[in-house]
Amino acid sequence: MTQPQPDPTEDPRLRFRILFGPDCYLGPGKADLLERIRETGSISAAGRSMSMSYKRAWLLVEEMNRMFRDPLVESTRGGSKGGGARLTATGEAVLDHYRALHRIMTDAGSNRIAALKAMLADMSDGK
Amino acid sequence: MTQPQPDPTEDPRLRFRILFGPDCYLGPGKADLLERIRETGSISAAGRSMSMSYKRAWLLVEEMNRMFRDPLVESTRGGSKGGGARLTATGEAVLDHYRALHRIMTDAGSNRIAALKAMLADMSDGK
DNA sequence: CTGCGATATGTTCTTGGAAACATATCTGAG
DNA sequence: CTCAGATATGTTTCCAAGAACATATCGCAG
Repeated sequence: MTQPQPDPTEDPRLRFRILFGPDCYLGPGKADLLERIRETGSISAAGRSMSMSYKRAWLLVEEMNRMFRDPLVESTRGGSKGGGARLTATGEAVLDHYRALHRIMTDAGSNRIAALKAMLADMSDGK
Repeated sequence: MTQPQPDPTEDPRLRFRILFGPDCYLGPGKADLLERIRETGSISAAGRSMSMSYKRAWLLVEEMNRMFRDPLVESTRGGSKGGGARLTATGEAVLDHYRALHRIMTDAGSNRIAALKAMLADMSDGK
């Protein structure tokens, strides 16, 4: 099932952003944030884990919730643990699409990317 | 030969950057700059045409020339028209690879991108 | 009913990156 | 031999994005 997929931190790697319109885009920052919210169950913890201020994390969440028809993140205040946040089904779907796109695009472009890499200067020469 | 390719300014559009290593990446800014240098034959004119300062344009050119084994842009100083710049064969190849990647990736991801677009909020509702 | 821990939101402060400015240099033309 | 027009490179100025700070609110636990 899960075939060995290339380490996304390995070096020729791809970052992309989809621009749907003015002030309406989806990029690696938002995707990572979604992933960490899913993992941590908290906007603030997600932000901390990527050394992002709570303010900025909350701002991005608000932006995402406004740009899609249904919100991607649901949050609750108060309670025994103070509150929390989790991905909605839409949020899971968006994250999934983004991750899938990364795989698909990396794969489709691997030839060209390799060709570019082959043209790079050798980093290990005398400079 | 040239089949009708989608207008790259039309709305769900893609921007991407390839990270080869620290301080070693290729993105839309550098690609556009290369294209305009090819068109105008001048670094300063290319910069002006995309409202970029000459300093910045020159800096990007220097960065590109250093990161690849062979320079992408050749420039001459002095002469009847003051000087100029043009793409080397390597420069043409790099630009070509980048443009090709955009087409390939957009095509390969069209399904997922369309799916995401379908989930967007309707911009024309009462807000 | 008080305190805790998280969300929610506004205000102020800081800083890195780009713009703007300033020169120096090159070379063919006249 | 000077001028024009472009490259080449350093210095200063500016500004907006983000960090930092400050509160307000919520709701269960105890």
